[in-house]
Amino acid sequence: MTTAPRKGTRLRPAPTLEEVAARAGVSRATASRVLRGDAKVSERARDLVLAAAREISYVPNLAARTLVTGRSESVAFLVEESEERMFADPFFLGMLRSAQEAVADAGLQLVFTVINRPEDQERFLAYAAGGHVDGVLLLSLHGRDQLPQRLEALGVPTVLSGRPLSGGRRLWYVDADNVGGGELATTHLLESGRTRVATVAGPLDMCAGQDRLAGYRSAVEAAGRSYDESLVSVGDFTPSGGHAAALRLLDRRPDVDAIFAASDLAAFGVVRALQERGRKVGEDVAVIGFDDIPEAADQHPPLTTVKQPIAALGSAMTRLLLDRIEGRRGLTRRTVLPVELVLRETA
Amino acid sequence: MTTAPRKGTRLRPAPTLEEVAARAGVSRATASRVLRGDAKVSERARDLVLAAAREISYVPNLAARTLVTGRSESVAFLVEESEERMFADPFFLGMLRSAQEAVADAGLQLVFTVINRPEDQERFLAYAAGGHVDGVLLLSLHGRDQLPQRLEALGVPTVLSGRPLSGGRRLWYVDADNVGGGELATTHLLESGRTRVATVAGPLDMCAGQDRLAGYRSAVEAAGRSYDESLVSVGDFTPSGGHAAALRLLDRRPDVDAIFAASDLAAFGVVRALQERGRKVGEDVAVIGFDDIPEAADQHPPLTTVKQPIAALGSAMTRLLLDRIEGRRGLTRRTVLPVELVLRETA
DNA sequence: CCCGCTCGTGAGAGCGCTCTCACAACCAGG
DNA sequence: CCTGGTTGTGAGAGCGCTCTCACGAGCGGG
Repeated sequence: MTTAPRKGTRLRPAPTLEEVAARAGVSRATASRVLRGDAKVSERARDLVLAAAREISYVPNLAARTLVTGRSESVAFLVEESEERMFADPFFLGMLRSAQEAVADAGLQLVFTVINRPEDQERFLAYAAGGHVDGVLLLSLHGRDQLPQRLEALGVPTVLSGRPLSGGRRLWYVDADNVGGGELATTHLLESGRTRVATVAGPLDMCAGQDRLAGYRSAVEAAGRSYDESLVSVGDFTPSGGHAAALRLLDRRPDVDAIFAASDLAAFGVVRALQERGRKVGEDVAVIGFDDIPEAADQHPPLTTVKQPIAALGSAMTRLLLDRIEGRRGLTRRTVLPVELVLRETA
Repeated sequence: MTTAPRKGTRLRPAPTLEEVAARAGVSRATASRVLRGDAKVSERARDLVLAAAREISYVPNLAARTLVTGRSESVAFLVEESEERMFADPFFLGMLRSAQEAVADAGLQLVFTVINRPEDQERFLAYAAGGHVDGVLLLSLHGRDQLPQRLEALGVPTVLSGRPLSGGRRLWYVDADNVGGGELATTHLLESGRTRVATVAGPLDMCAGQDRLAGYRSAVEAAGRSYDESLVSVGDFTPSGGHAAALRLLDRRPDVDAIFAASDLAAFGVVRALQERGRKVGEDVAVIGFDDIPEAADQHPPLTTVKQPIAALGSAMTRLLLDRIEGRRGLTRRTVLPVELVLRETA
């Protein structure tokens, strides 16, 4: 008869559209029309097909559908970071959450992937270009990584979180106003009377790191001061990176009275370093973070920070991607969402 | 000529195996053999096909492959909770993390889905049974939900996290030793001289809630005492649920000197309630949680808790699922992993 | 009464791959 | 020289669906 079942523990092969059609006494085409909700079918045919499908627990084979329509009804959420970072940083989790919600609302599925090693990247490329997803949401692009370009070249629509460092002309992205946020924080520190305002910058192979530093510089210069490199300590977005960078800064410039940290997580490290060195945070030294992750409000003292609209970023990226997949016209390649200063007790 | 391209912004239709074969001067079958890594091919054919594939940036169409092999090379990670809970509870995040790692190690992809509403469940069922995933990892099953049974009936191998309340005979699951953990915690409280040991139980529509309570009861009775319902306050696994349950308990039994909370998150709420009522946690009232999420160690005072092997649970479920998908024989339906007591300062 | 509609339907041609099967080419053993 | 086994290859039949196209039925207008 037929070959042995290969799928799971299923005893009989899955019912097909053919069987539904036969049982309903109509053609495969009509059965397909009913099941897809196509308009042109008679009441009678509809009822017959629906009843037949129910009786034999028919579920359409998605691979067959995908093969002919070219659509898989799912998108990938890809993070180019270590698992450690992905799950330790509330920013990524917030993005994952809002993307998952937006994708589910659109009736699609989310394929969640974390990429560390280069070979993972090749595998993902084959997977995405192979048509198992209709598009990709890409987070945390580093340096001049060409992944988005390669995806687009293979026909896979891709939307980035954060402005890419290279290839920016052709790529699509959604970003927060990182430069504006850096200015906001730095200006606030300057205007509240701080005179030796330093920054613990983020990684400079990422756009968010560069832009927040650019915002700092721009605010310093707008205040009529000169940009002083001894007040800039490059760290990353993690607590330990912020801690180490703050320590180096303190060694070099023990006179700092304010620090703008490029992320909240880094700010936590900065605060710890300050406390270890016996400085009163918010008094001796003001601190401002970036992101406004939930934990920021729970710190002692509560952290003043630049609020990024994380949920809005995630849903904006997702909507943009879905619109591209639908082939909608007149979309803008770049979306930049505003940020705002949230005053708490550290500045 | 051909129909308009529908996939993304791709200009020409994606290259097919046919084209690779033509370019290499071999048949489709041989090209397929090479690309799949099949043994029986000559060195020469291999080189020709590989070169041809590279030249035209060929990527196999996964839908076509899935259609014939019946395998999609991806599994679903399904959580039946609100997005809020999913992302607020480190237990779920830990499971997601370890599942994602284990799935990636096996060269597969993870489809991440959160289900709230009943209609989502139907949609997911159609998706999974439609063959877009080869199996399902299901977390947080409530009450007598028949989803796993329905998935299995449709031929989709499913592995649960936590023993199901019903249908246990036929379902596959991986669980922590919840009863043993409840006993461990309660016995420790009893043996350290506490005499009015209460519990803030988890939701009783979930097995973990029931089992941890059963462990509490068993330890109480093993100590020669009678199970006193006034010392049992049913909450849930969240801080607010634990807080409310603790408050009710304190109103009813102001004399309690120890509380076993069914989760760390609940324990955080219990500790807060205790502090609000002016009790010294760890002295007036001992508290033990369950899970050992990373935050437990950072509390003031650090929380004594029953450690669940979260990473091991996630990878064990994934391995079990993959083994089932492979059709491996002699697998055990139930795996129960041991827990251990982590002593800190609250008990 | 016939023409041109719309409307519902079925036949049939793919989508791009895998896999079975048959077969040619080659080798060694009798 | 023939047999019996490899070994590599190609032809061709699907996998289960969607979609185009043609066609018959029904209907109102000229």
